[in-house]
Formats: sequence, C-alpha cells, structure tokens
Amino acid sequence: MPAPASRPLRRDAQRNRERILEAAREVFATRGFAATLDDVAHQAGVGVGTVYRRFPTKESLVEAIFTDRIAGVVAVAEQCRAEPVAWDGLIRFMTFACRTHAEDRGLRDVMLSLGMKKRFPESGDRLEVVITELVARAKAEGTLRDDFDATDVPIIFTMVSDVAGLPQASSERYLRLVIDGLRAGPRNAPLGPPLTRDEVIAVLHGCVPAVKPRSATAP
Amino acid sequence: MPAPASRPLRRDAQRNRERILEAAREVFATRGFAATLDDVAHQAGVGVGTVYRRFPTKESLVEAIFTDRIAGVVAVAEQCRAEPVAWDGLIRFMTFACRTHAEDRGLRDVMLSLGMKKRFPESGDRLEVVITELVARAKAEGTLRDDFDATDVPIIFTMVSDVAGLPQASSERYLRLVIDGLRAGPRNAPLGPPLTRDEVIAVLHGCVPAVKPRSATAP
DNA sequence: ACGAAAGTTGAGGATTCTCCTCCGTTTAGA
DNA sequence: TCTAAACGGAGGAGAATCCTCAACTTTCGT
Repeated sequence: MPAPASRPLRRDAQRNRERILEAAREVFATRGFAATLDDVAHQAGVGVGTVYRRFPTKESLVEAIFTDRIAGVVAVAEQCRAEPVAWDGLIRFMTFACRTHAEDRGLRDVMLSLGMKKRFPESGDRLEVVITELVARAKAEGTLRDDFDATDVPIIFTMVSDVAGLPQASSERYLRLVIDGLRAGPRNAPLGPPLTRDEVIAVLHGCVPAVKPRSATAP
Repeated sequence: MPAPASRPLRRDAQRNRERILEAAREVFATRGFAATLDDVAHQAGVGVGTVYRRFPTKESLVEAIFTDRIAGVVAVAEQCRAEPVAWDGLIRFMTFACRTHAEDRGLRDVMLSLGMKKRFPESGDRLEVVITELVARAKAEGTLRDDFDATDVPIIFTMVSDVAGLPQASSERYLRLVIDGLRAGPRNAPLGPPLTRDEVIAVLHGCVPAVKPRSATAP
C-alpha cells in the first residue's frame, strides 16, 4: 500500500512548525535535554498545544532537529579518517566534537546518550567505525599511547563537555590537557585494562540526562 | 556567658542519633547531595520526624558527617606538601582526592560545591594553600607544565569524578590520562590563559549539585 | 512504680516541576 | 461564507521532595 500522503500543512501551521524548530534549536542548545516542550513553545511564541500537536513526543522533536546536525559530525569524522597521519585525524575529530558539544548541549546530550544507538543507528555505527579505525591506526603509528582504547573516546567527550558548559574557552583547555595525555610516551603511567562495554554504558547512563518518558533514574 | 550546656540526650535518642549518622554516611556516599533526609531516615530505620528533630537541615547533617573526613583530606594534603619532589606530592594528592571522591560521592559534592568555602572555610583555605604551593613548586621544578594553574585542580577533580561514579577502576584510569597530560613536555599544545575565578565558580556551580534549600539552578 | 518530660512516628499537607489534554476560539483557503 | 484545520493556554494528573504535627511510646528521676 502507498504512503498516506497526508495533505500539506496549512500555511500558518507550516510557519509555526518552523518557528518551533528554530526555537527548539535554541532551547536545546542551551539547556540540553533538560529543556521542556513548554520552554520550546514559549520561546517560539506559540501555545504548548501547538508544539504537542506538531511533535507529540520530545523524541520526535529531537529527531527532527538533530538528524542533519549529526550527519554533519559524521561527515567531519569521515574527513578526519582520510588524514594521512592518524593522530592528526583523531585529534582533529576530537577537537571538533568537543567544540560542537560545547556549543550545543542538546547535541552533546543526543550524541552521548544511550539513545544515540536507537535513534540514529547508522550515524552511530559510522562514528564507531571511524573512531575504532583512527585509534587503531594511531596506535600502530606509535603516536597514540598503546593502552588507550576506542571506548575511551566517548568517555572523554563526556568528561570534557561536562565541564565545558559555559565559557567557550574552557572546553578546549581541558581537552588539550587530555590530548597531551594521549601521546605515547615512556613516562606515561600504565592505564590498565579499558572499560568494558557495560561500564561505558553505565558511565554514560550516569552522566548524560535521558530524554525522560516518565521516570528515569532508578533507586 | 557560659555555653547553654544542654543536658545529655536520652539513651534511645543517642542511639538513634548514631544510627542516623551511620545511615547518612552510607546514603550520602552513594547518592551524594541528591540524597533526601527521608532516604536517610529509611536507611536508619527511624521515622523522618526523628531525623528532622536531630538535624533540622540537611546542612547540619552534612556538617556533622563530613567535618572530620574533610580534615582527613587536609591532613593528607599537608603530608603531600612535605614530599621533596613537588610533582610527586601533587600527583599523590590528586590521586588520593580522586579515589576519595570516587568512594564517597557525598564527600565529592561537599568538597567541590560552592558551599565548601562557607561550610569549612579553614579546611578550604588550607587546601588552597597546599595546592597553590605544590603547583608553583612543581612548575619551578620543571616537571609540571608551565601553563597549568592551581585553579585547574578542582576542575580536574570535577571532570574525573563525574565520570568515576561507578566502577572503582575508571576514576583512576582517567585521572592517569589527565596526569600524563600535566607533565611538562615540548610537544604539549599550549593551554592558553587559565580560567578566572568566576569561571571556576561557574563551572563548579554547573557541575556539582547544591544542597538545595528551595530552588537551585537559575533560568 | 509513677508520671512528666523527652522522644518517636509516619501519614499527609504544601510546594515545585514537568507532562500533556481538552475545548472554546481563531484562521486559512475553497 | 463556511468548514475543517489549527491555535492557545489554563489546568488536571503524576511524581518528587520537604517538613510538620498530633497521637503514641520510652526513659529516668524520685
């Protein structure tokens, strides 16, 4: 059977839809997932009902807003993969990602939340591939310390962006500090075994707010 | 005039008081400042009213619990100051602090919250002195990178302990990574100017939960 | 062993937050 | 003009936390 092909929105509805998207971008950028649809409505200058009519769940709004932004990050990641020196590619990607997360807390929350895999499985996979490859190549080059692991990347993003909320400056400062700890070097303290998949999940779960569909953190 | 010398508690009250303290230690250790006095009461096996009678505010309970624990941290810090190589002292202190924060989220929240200065001004000052001195000496030694600043220390604690909630392992892993970024080295990327006092405050304000006396984060 | 003072209890009122619905009113557009 | 689509936003529902208070229980001095 063919798609429902719902008729086009009325002109005012279309206009409001765009206002809502624009408002949501702003609101999510500053407040992250903590933002309320009421906030969005207010910022957009429309009633709450209108927002709920257009985007029945926060989920749908998040998807509408972040799909192409995430695609952008993936694109950059894949450019970074092309860098001849893997270290340069890795650092370029991490710097870009952190800057992006600092500029838009909502994007940070989507990309680091557990829901990422569910919501944007393809982008998630592609990012994972790039990161894994860059990490492996950089280790092979001897530029990246040997006990580093691809799973450390999202954790570092979490750590750094947590602190990087407010002044643009600070995110870069602490990322640079961490990066300088990533270099292979004889004086490095051994890190020991990397986190397991479950540990990574636990950390992200604990540090990144969920999109809350009635109750979240457990007793 | 002499102190009021309130008469000693009745035996059962004394027993309950201790139960409450013990329970509070456990509950705060796992949930941090997010713990409620109701939680504490439940854990202690007493009624909420009893807790409120003994500790009218969360503040007073926090103070009762953490005073000597903080004193312990200060003591360690001052031992670290005595280390002949400042780098060793600094790293020993940071490692100890992070481990402590990972073991007790409540302690982490007290020590990194803005209220620290208000609640435990003396300990706060002494810590600040030790850190400032160790950082200065380590820079003079040439072991610590030159663009590091004493104000980075609490931020690093925040970053690392944020991620170090659950498995004991992970706090050390990421702290070591950061530490290896702290060493003076020709290949380090320059960090630029350190955060201002206000920026540090803003970061801590954003990352560490307050003890909430009606309303906290602002629009 | 009595009784007053001290202590305990936990249901529940007050408050704050966010989610989301509902229906009376407005508006686009045939 | 008239109808279906869209709008607005007060307010109900649900969850979390804070804290009080009136009825009951325990301690301990005499």
